Amino acid sequence: MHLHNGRNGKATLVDVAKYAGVSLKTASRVLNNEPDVSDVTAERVRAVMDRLGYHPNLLARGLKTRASSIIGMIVPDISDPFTAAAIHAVMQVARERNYTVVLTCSDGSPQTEQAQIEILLRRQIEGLIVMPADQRSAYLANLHTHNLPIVAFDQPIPNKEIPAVAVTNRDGARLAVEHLLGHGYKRILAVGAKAHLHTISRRLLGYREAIDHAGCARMELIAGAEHAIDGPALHRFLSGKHGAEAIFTLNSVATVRLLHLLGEENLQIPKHVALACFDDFDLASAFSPSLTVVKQPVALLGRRSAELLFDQKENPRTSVRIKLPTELIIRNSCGCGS
Amino acid sequence: MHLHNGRNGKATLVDVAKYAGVSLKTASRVLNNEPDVSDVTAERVRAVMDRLGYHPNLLARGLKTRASSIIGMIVPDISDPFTAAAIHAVMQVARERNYTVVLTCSDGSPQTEQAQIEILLRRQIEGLIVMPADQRSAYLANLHTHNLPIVAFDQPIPNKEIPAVAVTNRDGARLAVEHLLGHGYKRILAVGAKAHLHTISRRLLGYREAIDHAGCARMELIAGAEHAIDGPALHRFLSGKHGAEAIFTLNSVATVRLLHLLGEENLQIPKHVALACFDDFDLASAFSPSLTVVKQPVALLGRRSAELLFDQKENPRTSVRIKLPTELIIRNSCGCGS
DNA sequence: ATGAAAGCGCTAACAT
DNA sequence: ATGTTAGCGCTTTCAT
Repeated sequence: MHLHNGRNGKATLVDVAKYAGVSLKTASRVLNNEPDVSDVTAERVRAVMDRLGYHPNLLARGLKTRASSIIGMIVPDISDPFTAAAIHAVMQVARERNYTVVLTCSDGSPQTEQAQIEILLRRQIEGLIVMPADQRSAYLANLHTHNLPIVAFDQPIPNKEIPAVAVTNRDGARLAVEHLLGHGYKRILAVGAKAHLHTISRRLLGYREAIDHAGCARMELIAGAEHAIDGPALHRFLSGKHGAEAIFTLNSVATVRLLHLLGEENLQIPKHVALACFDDFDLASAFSPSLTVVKQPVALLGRRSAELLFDQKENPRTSVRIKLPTELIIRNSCGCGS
Repeated sequence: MHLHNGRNGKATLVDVAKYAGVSLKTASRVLNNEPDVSDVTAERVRAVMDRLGYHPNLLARGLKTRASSIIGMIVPDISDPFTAAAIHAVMQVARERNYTVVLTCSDGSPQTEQAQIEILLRRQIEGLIVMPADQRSAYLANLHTHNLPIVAFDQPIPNKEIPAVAVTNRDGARLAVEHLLGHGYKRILAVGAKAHLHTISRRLLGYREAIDHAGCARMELIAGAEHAIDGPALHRFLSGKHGAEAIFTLNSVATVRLLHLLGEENLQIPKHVALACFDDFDLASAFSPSLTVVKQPVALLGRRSAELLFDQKENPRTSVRIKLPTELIIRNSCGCGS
């Protein structure tokens, strides 16, 4: 087998045409399922393709058609379960449309983000879904001038022309904190990191609205990064007779970090301190006690952003902002059911 | 700005050459930092590139050089923390070498796996890292005939010619079970899924060796998929005076599933039943009690597989099998320290 | 140190 | 229903 051109062991469409005794164009027609090819010819060509183990070269096709059938996606952290689930949803939509997604990672750094996007641009991506490392990035705000469909995921870019898909961060947070207030807790501590992120600041806003409205005092422990949320600081917020009675964490990474610290302090939930968290995750319901969380419709969020991106391509300058609702899932860590 | 060819708003190297008043080849030399270009000329060309917002078209370069500078990676489940960490490591190595990784997902289906790999092949990937959906796949076993460097990640492909990177599954499992035996537990239940996977079967083997050697009875609850590990079956294994005293889970997905079920049964760890798990994860140490686990060197595993892939390219037919050691991390769920 | 011309593998006009 | 020709944007001989 593999008796084709011999130059480098890979059959091309020219080889296929030659062996099938047809012209290049006819072979191309068969490859692309175009009409105006007789069934006999088509069958013969397909047989040759099989025999030669022919794989169409998408680089060549892309060069010719100026359409790579690739979309780019850049996220700060693939390992975050929320992000991973979103990626999966985006890939599903892309697959349905015969697109490939090239995923890359900014590690939370706007510089890396920019460098990686430049590479995606070189790869001729037809669209970009970006989960911004920092929505203040001027680079991101000007990216749409490249005539590239772009969708901001989870966190909008402060350029009103760029479509965005996000959740009701503020409402979700407010509801969760109001639920804690409903339990009678007066001293509720917000714990999180990266307040420059739009999502975090909106959640913090929701927290403050609920706290202020109840006439309670704000208690906030916000670090530069989740892993930098430090034990001693937390200890100070929790100890003494004016210590926090409940905690609201601003994302799942902060939740995990907090659970670590609480474990080290030997504090029990909700006995010593109650807990509600923004963002659901697998173990949240298996944890003891099970965690009360604000759940985000992550798969839908991913689907929608991909769909919005493809809409952009067909119908440019459709500046939409989609906002999906969160849901408060009441389990036991808030004090319910125990 | 952007006063270039006008055909479709994207500057090409021809445009750059024209505006800089040099030949196409000279512009190409500058682009690729080749020698034999005067500093003055190079600077002038670079200035034009900047002014035009030139982005080299990697599709065209790849077509000409027959080198896409893309490697493919296919995994069953991006959301699995172990997998996500491995992907991240692979991307790091690729980035260092100016390669892009195109990641795709088999969802655990060999059919999807095959279809996705075909697409990667069309994209002219220069190498493939595959975390097999099912290592019995004949398709995978024959893939190396395409003259494509390939590395099996985590789970070897039963074709001795295909390099693989994996961990000491059997030893890790045996050590963990021996540790449980050391606590005096006689009735130890293994819980997991997908026994057709090499990793799982090796871990099960390690479990059996330890159990048999101690003269205890094997107790195994193995499902088709982790989510199918069912409560009633588990209940039967745990109840009665011959119920299991300890559990060993075969991967982290099974661990999470088990913790759910144990929670529903209101069983406490390690009081009612002790636990050791294969695979570490973020929350394992924050869980109460903290979980005793067999930890895999996941970042190193990812790095090594990527490095092995690049080695292949330079030095074909280097059939290596790398095996990295696991580590038993003793925390509290096994009964230690409580 | 610089340039002219050919061609990677495919699709798109335009025949026939 | 099928074929011919040109060209996508780049790199690569081979000249000069």
